[in-house]
Amino acid sequence: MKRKVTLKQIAKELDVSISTVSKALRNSIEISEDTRQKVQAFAKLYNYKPNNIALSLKNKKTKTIGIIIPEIVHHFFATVISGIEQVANENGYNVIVCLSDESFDKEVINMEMLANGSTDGFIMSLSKETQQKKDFHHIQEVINQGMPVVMFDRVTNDVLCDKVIIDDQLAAYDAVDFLVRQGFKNIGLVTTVDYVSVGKLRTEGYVNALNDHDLPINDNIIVKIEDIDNCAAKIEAMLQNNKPDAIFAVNELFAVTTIKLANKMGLKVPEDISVIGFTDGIISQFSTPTITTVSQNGIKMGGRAAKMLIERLEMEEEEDGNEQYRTELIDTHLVHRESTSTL
Amino acid sequence: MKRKVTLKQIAKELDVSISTVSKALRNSIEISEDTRQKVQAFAKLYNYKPNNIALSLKNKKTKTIGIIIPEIVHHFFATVISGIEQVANENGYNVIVCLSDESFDKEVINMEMLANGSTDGFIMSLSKETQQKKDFHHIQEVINQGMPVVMFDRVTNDVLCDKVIIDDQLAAYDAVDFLVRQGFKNIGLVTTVDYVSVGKLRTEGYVNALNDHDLPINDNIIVKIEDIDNCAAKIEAMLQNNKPDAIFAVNELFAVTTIKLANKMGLKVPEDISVIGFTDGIISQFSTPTITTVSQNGIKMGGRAAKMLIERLEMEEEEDGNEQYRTELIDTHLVHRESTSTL
DNA sequence: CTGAAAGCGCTTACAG
DNA sequence: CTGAAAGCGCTTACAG
Repeated sequence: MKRKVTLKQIAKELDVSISTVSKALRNSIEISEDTRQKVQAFAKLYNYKPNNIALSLKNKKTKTIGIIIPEIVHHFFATVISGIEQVANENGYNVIVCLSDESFDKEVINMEMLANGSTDGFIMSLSKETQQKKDFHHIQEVINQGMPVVMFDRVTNDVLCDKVIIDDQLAAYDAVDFLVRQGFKNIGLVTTVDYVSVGKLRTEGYVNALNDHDLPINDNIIVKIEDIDNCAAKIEAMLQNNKPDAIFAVNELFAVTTIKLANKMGLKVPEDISVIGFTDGIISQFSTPTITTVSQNGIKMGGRAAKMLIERLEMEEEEDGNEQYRTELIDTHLVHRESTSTL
Repeated sequence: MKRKVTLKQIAKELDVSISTVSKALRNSIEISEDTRQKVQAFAKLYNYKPNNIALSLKNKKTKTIGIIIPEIVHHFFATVISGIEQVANENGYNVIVCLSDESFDKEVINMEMLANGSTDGFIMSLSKETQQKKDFHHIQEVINQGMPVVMFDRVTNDVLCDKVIIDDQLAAYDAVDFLVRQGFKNIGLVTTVDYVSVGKLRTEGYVNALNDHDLPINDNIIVKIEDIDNCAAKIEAMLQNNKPDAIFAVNELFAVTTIKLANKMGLKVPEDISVIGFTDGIISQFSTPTITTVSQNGIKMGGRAAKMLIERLEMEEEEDGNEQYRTELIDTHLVHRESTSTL
């Protein structure tokens, strides 16, 4: 077991000072060609690599990005991480991932943990509980300490920072508008409880679209789900009692569940009832029928978020206090598949 | 913007030495009750938190685990990360995630990057390319430097280290055995190319099961897929030309693709053809019909891998050189769903 | 051209 | 009970 070699050891071995070794390796012009070659050859031989931790301590930057998300077992979030990772790597950054499990406490703990020097900045999406409590002190604190934060998807107006989101309201509006134009008049909504920011916005888009087409808002065909694992009963009841001719669901799971329940009741999709989901993930692509959905490019969102964070990180060195926070919109579009008819 | 407070600042403010502050905060008995209280109160007021980087440098351990996997946009891997993260967190460790994108070079680069002090050890699953090249020098090197490595799922016998896997061969055997017992005689296989270790093992399980039942191995109904994104054509041809009565697929995607192609050809699943997949992910659960599959508990695998790594990490302190590497088997079982009949 | 010193933020053996 | 010193592994301004 040959432990990693350090500058100190090289210096000793070559009988020069540590500073000389350090400079030689960094190709400083202060050092004679001769010793430089000697040092570099030796370093190569022993496969010297500077210790990241020592560099971080010295430079006061870690070149790592902290990611805090509610869950990773969720295609959309995995996708975002993938996008972040790619851009981060291209720029010499690593990513350290923490999951809040939708818990406020875990979010706070993870954030504080990473804020103690482990990362240069954060990319995050709020946990459900955090959105419910509306307590963002941990985020504000991190920002106050000078660490940039970029929020994506589940964001809040209560914290000033860079954000990357989609226009949830507009995307939902367009989806519902599409259904209306196809002639449907009794369009149901399967959404989340209102404290989930994106759910609320998508609900608003649905309402606006119906309003603009002078269609009534019927609370009987609006289902607000609290617990995603037990959504079936409420959806089934709505389907059963109100016979909607189309459904807009604010995520993939609600969409596929709706389709399965409809099938169970003997309804065919899209012949008897059309369904549009949200987030173009694995489920939408592979379920039968494949699901028409609002695409939300996670790779792109992640990449953009990483870019914003890194830019701010590298900018900070020069001018400080340039507090022009930006909110970037990633565009979405309807992906037409089998769960709606083409007319 | 109030930057984070350090021991030095507290010392200055309170007019004591840095050592005294450090000891007071760590409740050293060397320190008088009086100053201890004073220091702790002050630290609390200014929300002092020790700098992780400094601690890492000092202690020569980072309390972070490096994870290197081929892809994250893959339910199984996301699941494993989730399992690792949970156990890691419980033990005060963070995880830093790097993706190899199935590329050997990226795997090497990431590994070297993290090995320079950023992590205490690794949990990894080999990239396809690495498995193909059979070049594991980067892993061996890390191990030689004294960093423990735990491999999971896609492992190799060429590296001695802890491993956590499932019995791919047995699991496949059981699945195929089940089909045979249901009376099928013309059972097709949709698998990967042989250099993917798990694919090869599952193929072997298939072959063994048929052999044990004295059924012939028919190469015409064995499809080996290289590129997962373009698997449809080959599967379709096999289905078309050989009319198998059942299919064993070595992953979810192959299974769902097979079902869709069968449907397209007018075959009903499971009435006309039964299908069993591998890995119990989102697709198996939500496709129509839902897919009978070999469950492979990623959360459990990840958790176990993290446990093994952490145990080795904490053990190292006492005795060194205890090179008793273990390979843990996570059990699997067949999850019966709609794509096979219950008889 | 080379090296001693200071410093990043911390801990701890040792002196007083 | 308190503090100066050394050290983790590195960099860089400064002296020689």
